[in-house]
Amino acid sequence: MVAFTKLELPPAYRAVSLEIERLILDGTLKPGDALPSETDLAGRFGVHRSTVREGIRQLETEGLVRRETRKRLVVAAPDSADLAPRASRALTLQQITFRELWEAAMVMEPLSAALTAARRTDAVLAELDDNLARTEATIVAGQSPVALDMEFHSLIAAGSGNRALILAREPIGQLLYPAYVAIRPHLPQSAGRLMTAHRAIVEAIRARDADEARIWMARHIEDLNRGWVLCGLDPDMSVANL
Amino acid sequence: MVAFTKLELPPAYRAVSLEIERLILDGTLKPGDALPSETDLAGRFGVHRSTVREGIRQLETEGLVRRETRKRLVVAAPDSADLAPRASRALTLQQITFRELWEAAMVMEPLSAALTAARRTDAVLAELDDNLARTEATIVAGQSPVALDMEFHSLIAAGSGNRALILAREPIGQLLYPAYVAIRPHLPQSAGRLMTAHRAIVEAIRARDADEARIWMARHIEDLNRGWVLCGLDPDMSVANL
DNA sequence: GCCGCTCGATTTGTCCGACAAACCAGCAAA
DNA sequence: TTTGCTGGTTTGTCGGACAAATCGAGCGGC
Repeated sequence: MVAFTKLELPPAYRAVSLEIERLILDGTLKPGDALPSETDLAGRFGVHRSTVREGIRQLETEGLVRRETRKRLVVAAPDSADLAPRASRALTLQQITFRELWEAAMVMEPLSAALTAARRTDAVLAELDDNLARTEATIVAGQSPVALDMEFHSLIAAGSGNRALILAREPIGQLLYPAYVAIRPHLPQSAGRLMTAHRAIVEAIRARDADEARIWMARHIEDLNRGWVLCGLDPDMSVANL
Repeated sequence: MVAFTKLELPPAYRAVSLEIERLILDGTLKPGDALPSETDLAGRFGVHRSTVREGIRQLETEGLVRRETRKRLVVAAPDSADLAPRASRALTLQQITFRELWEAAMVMEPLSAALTAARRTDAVLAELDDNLARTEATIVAGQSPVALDMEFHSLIAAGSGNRALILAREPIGQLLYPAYVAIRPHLPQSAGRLMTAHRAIVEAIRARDADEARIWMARHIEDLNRGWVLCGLDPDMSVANL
């Protein structure tokens, strides 16, 4: 009597989201296609509209379905803007430490910089120049450059054209660079060092010099660790409450 | 008249999920806590139960809430098992290429190996030895070692103790290693090379030799690229339909 | 006194139906 | 042709209902 174990059927709302997901994955529904109306779906699946709605809420959360207007839902391919915040939240809840983030950044950021240098377009370069100018203005005004620092690293990742890297790096950047707010007040010269590094990285990218870009980026990320330690902070401290 | 722009209020179900999410993020609800019943929540928020349910479906999808039994929902911290499949799906839908995955793996895997070698526990080592044995048996039996290869790399990532790295690497592994099925039939000797590399990596980890582990892992990942090219496959080909 | 069991209360999953507000398309008027 | 109105569609939300699963408490047996 071991053969017949209890069947584990998913709830109907889960079956709905799995089925629509399947249709998207196998290409029957393509990104950009409008989803049928809730009533229509309820009719086809033979379930009540509220059940369909629960399934749609799941797809919406997964980024497989996006709303164009307040009403119209269209199929979409989830991108890093959908996934990165969830990953950041997960790491925050797990009390991720500075060390973990830094170790990961220490390999991903130099790769980003090198790839971007090798493949850069003028558009990316223009965005980086613009970011440099705004960062400098912010520092001169005595304000925190954290948001612009995050943007700088995101721009470089985007420039790499490597979507796996973009996706993997984004949550780490979102959590690691805010750590700079803990450093800046104690190390006044750090803003200047940040600016120097950013400029050198952009110049290397402009010159399409991948090695130089990689080296400066590695130096820049190492500097973050040095600053952290110089401030007497513990690398194994969680960055959750910065 | 520029001051008064249209107010964008989220739908009630979104407000519910955002509010519960806030309570989790700020620590009012801690992982492990049971969620109040749907009726209870509906009463407190002043909305209908079906509205609460839509909000809960979103939290469930995000991994912030997990079901212990079929009924009881408890607060949870999302982990890589929640997020990695979504990331893989996103990359698949975006037609991620072999090259993108390989470039990212080329920096993450050697780091994983080095960290694991430096910090390994006997438990991790035992799991790796077990994986080696099963991989060898599978290869001898002429079967595909892809699942075990993926497990091998996941075990090493887990051994690093770096949760940022675990999270970032997992979706890449899930997509990259299945590419091996395209290589194996054309390169019969590849299974032996895989086995040799895995053994060397485990030996380096056993000896807590971080550099040796890093080097062998880098060689192993490079080998994957070599195999791909030797088979006449285009690095810029999507791995979506393997 | 402890264990296990039954029975009722609670909770989830699903359904039915309703209605207001937003949205869209088509038609009439300028 | 453009503008504006109108009616039908779709979403968001609500009220309520019920079966099945689960839980808890009290009760009886050992």
